[in-house]
Amino acid sequence: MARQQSVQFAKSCGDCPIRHRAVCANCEADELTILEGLKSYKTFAAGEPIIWAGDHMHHVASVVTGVAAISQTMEDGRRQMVGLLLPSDFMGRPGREAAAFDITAATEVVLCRFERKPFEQLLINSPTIGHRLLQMTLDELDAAREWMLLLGRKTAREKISSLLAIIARREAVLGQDLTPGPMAFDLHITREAMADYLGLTIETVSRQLTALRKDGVIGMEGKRRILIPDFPRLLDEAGDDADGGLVD
Amino acid sequence: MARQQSVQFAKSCGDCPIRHRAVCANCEADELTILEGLKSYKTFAAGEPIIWAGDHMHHVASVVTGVAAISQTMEDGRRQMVGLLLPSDFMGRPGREAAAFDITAATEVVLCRFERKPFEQLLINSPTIGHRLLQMTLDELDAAREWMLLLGRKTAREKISSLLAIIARREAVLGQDLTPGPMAFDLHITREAMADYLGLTIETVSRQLTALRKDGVIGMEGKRRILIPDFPRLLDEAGDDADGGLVD
DNA sequence: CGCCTGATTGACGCGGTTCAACCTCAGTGG
DNA sequence: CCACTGAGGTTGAACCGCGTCAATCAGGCG
Repeated sequence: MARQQSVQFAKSCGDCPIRHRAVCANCEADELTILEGLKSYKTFAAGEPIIWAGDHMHHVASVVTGVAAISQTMEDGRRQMVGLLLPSDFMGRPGREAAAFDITAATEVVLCRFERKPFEQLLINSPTIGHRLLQMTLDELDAAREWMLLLGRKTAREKISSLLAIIARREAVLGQDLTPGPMAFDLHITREAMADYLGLTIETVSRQLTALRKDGVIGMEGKRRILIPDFPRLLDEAGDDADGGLVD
Repeated sequence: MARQQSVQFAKSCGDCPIRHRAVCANCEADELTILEGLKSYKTFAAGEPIIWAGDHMHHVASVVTGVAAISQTMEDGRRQMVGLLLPSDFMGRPGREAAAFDITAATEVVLCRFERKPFEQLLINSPTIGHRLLQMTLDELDAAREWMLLLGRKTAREKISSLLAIIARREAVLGQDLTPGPMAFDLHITREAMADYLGLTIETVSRQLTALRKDGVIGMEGKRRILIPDFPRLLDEAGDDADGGLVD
């Protein structure tokens, strides 16, 4: 099984799979050398907590592989996922001691970590990294605001459709060869994670999935594999402007 | 009417009311001089659109006085506010041509605008501004994520309480002298704006406000002025951890 | 005065939560 | 080999919070 791969990454930044998209993307050789000295890799198993809200943060990090979930929990247990960290995404906040949110590994996750203090110093001295981090943060802010529309105004059916559309689009972009038939992908997250993400209960998620299946919007093979015979139809169900964005 | 006040601000940055909190907060005299040359003030009337999603952005800007709302609208008219811009908040996105969201003046708004291109250049040359902007963007991202919990998981009553708590805290910090009696402030936004912000209808906003009033959580003078006799009580109603955050 | 916009209040219905039973399937151990 | 177990998922029934529709009110303005 594809396990001990984490050690594979403990090499030079030049070989790094997220080299051109992470916070270090625009760094020159000299800056890269400094980062190289600061970094250390760490692997988390699926389901393992990476940090809790309020914890002291010794590191900031980039996600190298895997998916991590940022979430918040209320005292009575209500939980809301507020962000998804994919490979190349940055985790942690320069200038802040304590973590603001919980972060959990959704799949196995490999992090490229930097000690926070030296990294902050680097941020002051080297505008390259700061500039890249600003761009990434602005992108995340836009994504968060898109999600606010979904949480505040969309119906359960639209929420599910939106999520499926987003995943489908991402999978399609993610270097899959274009299968000639209908789009298809595996949901690698549980119903519970979907519910936490969408601000719904697992029962509603389940019901809406079967409803979409009965209406022919999606197909399902087993409980995890989703088929999408008509992507524009799905976008329509999601309540988004049918701009597509996949092909043009 | 209190119109032509905008000219009042066309002075040196040293006198600016948001001098120490805006994007220019940490600037030295030399940088300030450059900004001084780039800036121009513009006033928008309450209700007036500042920019539409998709519009070309010629400027970035700081809010000097007033409140502006960032929002998104679906085809069928459902609307969700995704951000509130108060004095000192920054508007616009360096490195992007088109606006991603609608921005509307909720009250009369005075902007301190900078042409985008020169500002971007300044951002590259002067790390001070970039660093400050990164801090502010990270703050906004945190706020957006807090808001996602509200939109996805909180009840109508909790939503209203949360909004009132946030406004109260913000007003209290905003240089008001600490009135000895109960906290009090004016809601400078309409019920509709509150509803758009909270993902509710105006009817529900209205009902929950009267409910909170009848339960003694808040007091009201007229339709706009809110009294808060017991702030921790309000925080409790908001479902937040009662950490306060106002005083320490 | 009439008109209009913003706000309040009531009656009603629906969508999504809650509570609960049941199903499916992979592990595990006898 | 099969019974047992527990986690993830589906389905049903009842409830209720909030949206919808509609009537009414308050205040500002021509």
